[in-house]
Amino acid sequence: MGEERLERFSNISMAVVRRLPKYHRYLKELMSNGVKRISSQELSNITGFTASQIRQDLNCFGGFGQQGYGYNVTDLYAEITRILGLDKTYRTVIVGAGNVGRAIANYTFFRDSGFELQGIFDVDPTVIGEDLLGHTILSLENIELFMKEGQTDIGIICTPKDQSQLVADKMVLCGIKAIWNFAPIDLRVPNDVIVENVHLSESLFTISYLLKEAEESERSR
Amino acid sequence: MGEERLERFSNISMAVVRRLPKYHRYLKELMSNGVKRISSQELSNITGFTASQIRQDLNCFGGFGQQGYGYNVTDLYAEITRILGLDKTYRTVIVGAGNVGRAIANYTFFRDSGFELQGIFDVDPTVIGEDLLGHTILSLENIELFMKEGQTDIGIICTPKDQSQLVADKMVLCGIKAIWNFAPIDLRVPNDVIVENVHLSESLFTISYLLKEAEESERSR
DNA sequence: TAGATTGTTAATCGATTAACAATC
DNA sequence: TAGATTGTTAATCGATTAACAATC
Repeated sequence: MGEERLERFSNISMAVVRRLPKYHRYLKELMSNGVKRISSQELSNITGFTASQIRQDLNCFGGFGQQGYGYNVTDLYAEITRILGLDKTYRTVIVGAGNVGRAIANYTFFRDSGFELQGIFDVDPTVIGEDLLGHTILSLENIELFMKEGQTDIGIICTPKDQSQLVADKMVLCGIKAIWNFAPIDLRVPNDVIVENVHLSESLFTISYLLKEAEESERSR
Repeated sequence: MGEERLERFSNISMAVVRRLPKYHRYLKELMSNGVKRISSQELSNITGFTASQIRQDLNCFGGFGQQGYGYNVTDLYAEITRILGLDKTYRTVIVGAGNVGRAIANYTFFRDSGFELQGIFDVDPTVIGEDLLGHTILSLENIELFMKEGQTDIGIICTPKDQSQLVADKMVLCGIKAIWNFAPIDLRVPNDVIVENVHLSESLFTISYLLKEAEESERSR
């Protein structure tokens, strides 16, 4: 998913970056369970990553632990929150007010993690004007005007495949910095625009492959 | 996401498997554009994978090409369809009739790719009994009875986080073969049950990280 | 046949794991 | 201090890329 391009900003590999949200999630859980300290070995038992890998990963960003003690859960959680940029607020727009768009707008992690929804757009006259979480669903025709005003960070594309590139182009013209793409297509955007894909069909087809494999190995036993 | 465990059935690495749906998608597009043959180099230009990698990937499953010619688009598409198991029908149930569950049920790739929806379940009395795509949304209490009859292949979990493990346990008891999990949690299931996660928060947090990185590198220039 | 392009082996690169000295 | 555990370097493993002989 264009990962190579995304590494341009630092020397941290995407393999490491994609583990950070998992650390964040497990540390949050530990914190809410009242756990004060944790060793890389204990964290390994929980996450399934090796203790060695966990120490390597964390040391990409700094020495957050203490020899003989381990890691302070609260402090480490705060560090990873900061590393992930979750102490900042990002402004977002959603294009496509179907089930996917509505699901994102309603997701608690989305609303609780500092992502501000500025507006929701669609092309369907029957949903334009409808209220969604205090936002009136707007016509896609108005998006340029809206975004020029709004200084949007993240554009979330929840449209059908055939409209997604057009929407991405509009967003790019309005100076979008990142696109979260749910359409089953690889968008063409300038190099400095971050694209993160959620390709559900690829995920489902992977299950299909593994099921077929499982069946075949079952049969050959 | 438990990838290591999933490789047990063959010697094909998950890195290769996760590229197969992309080949499938691009070949389908080429076919609908009337393209008859394609070389690994041309496919490289389209997909962004190297020609060498494409040849390596395809040769994991057989020699589908012809020296001096390249690959026949229609034949290669058929092969990858078969390798992905998309020539089979898989029976599915969805638990959680919120926006995510409805989005999956409505997705064209889901309905058009041989995934048969057997039933949709929820716990909310206000949606139980409602019709969705010809299915009456059923109470979660009935799932054991339903699935014992139904021989379900894939369980799709679209519930909130705190109910997802319970639902997974029920599915496992009913002999589910694979779980497509949209809840932000790592499910505990027996080794022979395939779990494919769609962790939207992790995807979004990755964007957050990359945006923060971009900002910092901007500032230091 | 000559040219093109695969299939496949070997080389390289990067990520993970192991080991252990540093140090709390 | 002694024991525990990190931070970090070195070794291993696996995936990607390069090269080229085979062959259509």
